[in-house]
Amino acid sequence: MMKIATFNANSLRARLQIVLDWLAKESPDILSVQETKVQDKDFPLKDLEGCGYNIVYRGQKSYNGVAIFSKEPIEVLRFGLPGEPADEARMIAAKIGQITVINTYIPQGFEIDSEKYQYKLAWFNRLGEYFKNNFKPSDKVIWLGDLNVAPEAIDLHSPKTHKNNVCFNPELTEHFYSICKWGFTDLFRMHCTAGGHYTFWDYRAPNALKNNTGWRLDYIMATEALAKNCKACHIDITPRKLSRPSDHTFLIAEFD
DNA sequence: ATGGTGGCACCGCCA
Repeated sequence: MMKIATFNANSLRARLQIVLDWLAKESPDILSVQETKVQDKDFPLKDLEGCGYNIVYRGQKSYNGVAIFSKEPIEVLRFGLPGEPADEARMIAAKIGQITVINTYIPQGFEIDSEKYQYKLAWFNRLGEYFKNNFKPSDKVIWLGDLNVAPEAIDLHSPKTHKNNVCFNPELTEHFYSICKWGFTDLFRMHCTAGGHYTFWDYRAPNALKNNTGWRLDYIMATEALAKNCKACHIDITPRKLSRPSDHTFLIAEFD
């Protein structure tokens, strides 16, 4: 049994105890984290000593930042995407045992008519090229993280209100599916075809969790060699339920 | 309802 998880921390230092408690309770083999919001020199290594995990990370001041926790040793393949700008604090590619793990924090995009949204689309294209140029669909590859895309109407609470949103529109869905077509299966969707299951609720909206006005923006994607052995994939909302509205959810996939 | 809150670092930016 192998367990792989992903978590948008929205500041690792602010949510260190949540991560430590969750690791102790769930004991995943691998945890990928996004939005650590900490520079490498300030990464809370001291506080994570003794948690039983190898950790690799790449951050910047205030924004973005990614990390991978793993029980097995981690060999970093690269930080950031090929091309300019590398945007290093949004991606770690690593080899862990026989598995390649790509942790991404994909740009949110701000507004549909902004440069930032164009950058987001380009980011999907560059990521697709990276997969195509460096791996084969027959390899064991996991792509996971905050992908900032809700491809279908069932992936968000009110698709009519949010049509042409930077995380939900046909153009973006096409960019996402173009990468999926290369060889990735959405493990949560593989196990659950029903709507209403979300990984993010906007913490600016009051009662978002209570009203389930959420989005499915976090994913664990796997190539066939891994997807065929995935026995379960579920969302753990307990940290969000028990604590602050700005706490996110864990997404977990279990494999034979 | 076209805002809201929260995190970081600064006096605004990003989600």
